[in-house]
Amino acid sequence: METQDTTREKILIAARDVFVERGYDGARMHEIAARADVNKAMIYYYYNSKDALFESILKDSFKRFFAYFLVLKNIADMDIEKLIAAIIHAHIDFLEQNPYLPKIIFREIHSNNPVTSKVIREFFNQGFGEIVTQFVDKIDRASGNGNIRPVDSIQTIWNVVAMNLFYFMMKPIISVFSDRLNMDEKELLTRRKQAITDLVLNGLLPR
Amino acid sequence: METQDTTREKILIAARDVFVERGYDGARMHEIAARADVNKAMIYYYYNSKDALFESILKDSFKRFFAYFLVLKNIADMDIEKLIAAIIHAHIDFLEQNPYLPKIIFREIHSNNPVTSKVIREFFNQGFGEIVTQFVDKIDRASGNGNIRPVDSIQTIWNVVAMNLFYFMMKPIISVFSDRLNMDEKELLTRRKQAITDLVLNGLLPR
DNA sequence: GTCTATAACCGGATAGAC
DNA sequence: GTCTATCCGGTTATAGAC
Repeated sequence: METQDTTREKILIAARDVFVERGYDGARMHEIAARADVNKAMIYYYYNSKDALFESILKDSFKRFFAYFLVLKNIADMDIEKLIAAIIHAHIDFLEQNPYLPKIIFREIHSNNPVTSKVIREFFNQGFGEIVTQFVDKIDRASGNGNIRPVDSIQTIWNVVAMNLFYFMMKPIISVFSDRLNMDEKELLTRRKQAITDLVLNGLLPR
Repeated sequence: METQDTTREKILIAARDVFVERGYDGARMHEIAARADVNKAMIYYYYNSKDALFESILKDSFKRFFAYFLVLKNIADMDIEKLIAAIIHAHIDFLEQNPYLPKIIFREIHSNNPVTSKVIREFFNQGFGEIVTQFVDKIDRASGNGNIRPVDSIQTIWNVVAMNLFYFMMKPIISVFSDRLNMDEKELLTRRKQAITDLVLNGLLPR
């Protein structure tokens, strides 16, 4: 459960926040303890080291991410147009509720941090690679049928994912100038979903 | 000059690499010294502190980035279709030659690192904000003319930037599975540019 | 399970010789 | 400009009382 008040859970949630804000190397164990409102030694009692704590968080995050993709799998027999719209909406909704996930991954991804590499590899091998393959096939078939224009399926998937992630990656920059946007996040994300869906569907459908 | 062999330059280039790989907090002054093949004390001789060194790198990077946008400014009286294609190609070419820039920024962007915030703010105030405004106007006018479909101009710009950046952000993940792509980076980026241009132009042009 | 005290180490920074 | 030696503060981690 997300909001269980056990010491163990409090540490995990606090640690996630601190790792997002400071990165692995910038995160301080005493700051995690302070935010979780527990004694610093308790972190070592439940998790053995900073490394092990970080790995727990990564695994937990990927588990949520995977769960989200399973939802999409169930609707994979929709027609391609509805499927793409559903993917965009589900992905952005997920990110709205789990904004820490892309942040924490992109912070560590360039490090060759062995823990990060390991967890990503496992994630791909334990089902995610399979799901991506299904999407690729789906696009290739629609492309072959003439339901959509002929496109490079992998590039297309990258494009959708890129646009979905963008706001969550850029948020710190965007919020500096958010006064110029004058709308709240909910409104902005609604527009975002609409703009992406609009571009992709119009870009893919035969002329 | 990029490849000048002065001690000062060697430090800057080595530091850039180390900051990309390890982030600000993970970067070690002795590692920078080792890679630059200079004595550690020399870093403090030329740059006064880790903080000042980092700021130099950020400023240098943004200067290059700004120079790139000035090139685009000169072609802003092209028709919208050609302009968008030019932006995508120029941006990706720039990123191919300066892949460290988005990495270093996205590593620190969630930190509220005061140096990063300051440099970004200056960058926007010293001309970049102006250029973005010009693009927004350009899209709004084309949209009004009926040259392109009615779209949200800011969302559209975000979409293009998102797709351009994607490969360079995801590279560490993509390279883990690059055997499945079986093509080299040059070929891949050519396809990437083509796929993005294709999607955006088909997505924007009136049906 | 919780807390205090402290060990053991490491990294940024500087002093000062050459 | 370059190098060696070293200081000082802070960080992970543990020992051990309760």
